[in-house]
Amino acid sequence: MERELLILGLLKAQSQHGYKINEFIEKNLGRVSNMKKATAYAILKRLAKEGYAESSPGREGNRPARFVYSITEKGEMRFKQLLREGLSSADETIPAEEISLMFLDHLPVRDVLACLTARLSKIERTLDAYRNVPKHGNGMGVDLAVSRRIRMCEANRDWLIETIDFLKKQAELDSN
Amino acid sequence: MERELLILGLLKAQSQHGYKINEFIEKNLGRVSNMKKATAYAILKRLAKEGYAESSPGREGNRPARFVYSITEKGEMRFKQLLREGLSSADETIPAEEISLMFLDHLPVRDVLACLTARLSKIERTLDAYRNVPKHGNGMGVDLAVSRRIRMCEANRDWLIETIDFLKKQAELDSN
DNA sequence: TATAACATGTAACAAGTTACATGATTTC
DNA sequence: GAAATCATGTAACTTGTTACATGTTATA
Repeated sequence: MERELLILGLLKAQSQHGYKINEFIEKNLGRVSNMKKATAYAILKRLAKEGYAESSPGREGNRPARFVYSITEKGEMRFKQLLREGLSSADETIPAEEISLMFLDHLPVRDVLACLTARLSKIERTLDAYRNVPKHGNGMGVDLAVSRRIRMCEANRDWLIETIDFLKKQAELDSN
Repeated sequence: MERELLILGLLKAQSQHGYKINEFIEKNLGRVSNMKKATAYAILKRLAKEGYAESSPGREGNRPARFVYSITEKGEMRFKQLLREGLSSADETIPAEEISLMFLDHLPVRDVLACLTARLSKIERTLDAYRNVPKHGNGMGVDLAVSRRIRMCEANRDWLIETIDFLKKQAELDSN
């Protein structure tokens, strides 16, 4: 449902057609959502069908222009409901990476260390990317979201560094 | 693919039939995987079809007993490959909760605080549950996974506490 | 003999992705 | 007039869930 929330939120800010929404997501929310174009179009259609949005064959400048969607009263309600649910929820699903951790004994320590080091550099890169996201300003929501993302990445990184260290020591002990 | 890794890992530890695997997941991995029974059966079948496991209509004690699956040579390879991939990967997908954060300006601060407080108590409960997971001992993999889970939960919680605080102060300023 | 536990599945659905189809308008 | 960009979709596929169907053996 978070894709629906995202699109409703974008419509709330401004009536738009699918292409613009996709463009915005791709250019500005690339690291927030990986929603695909076809998905956005499908959701817009569904929102219209369920009365959360209205589509009108509108005109935009002198471009061809197709279906411009606007959020409805009912859609605003839906938006707030989804928002409340999202803010209250604490995702309990375990990330895929954790499953592999459970089995790490089945690989030679040397290999494990190589893998985890690769993981570490990916995290550092991601972290850098988040740190370079410019302050958003208009409303603190986006900035808060980014600050959370950074915090989680840091925790991820710190744990990894400690674990790599631990495994290295373990390996040294084993070789004696 | 992490469900496949999980099942291969369980088969590697011991040849089993689907029911047992499902039982084990439900009883011991409830907070690690929410894989459903039908899914496990389907994956077992697929593993057999692709040569990663062999099924034999085996007997277990004096129970009816159906298809006992064993991991094959090829399956061991697959397992290690998936494991390496999993250990090297750093999941970049943004959790649903983050999306809602982006739009938090659209709700009265009072409501936001109520929602986030609800979220906080859910996290505290989850954290407690993880802390009460007994040390596993046999191989450090599981323990490491749990320690990571705890660390991530703590980061999540700490950020939330700070943010709730920040929003409260914000609300006070606004009301002056 | 009813019911709980054992054991395996199928059919329908849901959400999303991929790859492709289509066509109009700008711009070179 | 070719290519880039604007604009919207469809069809097939993937992964997983839900709800149901089926049958056996142990147990109360």
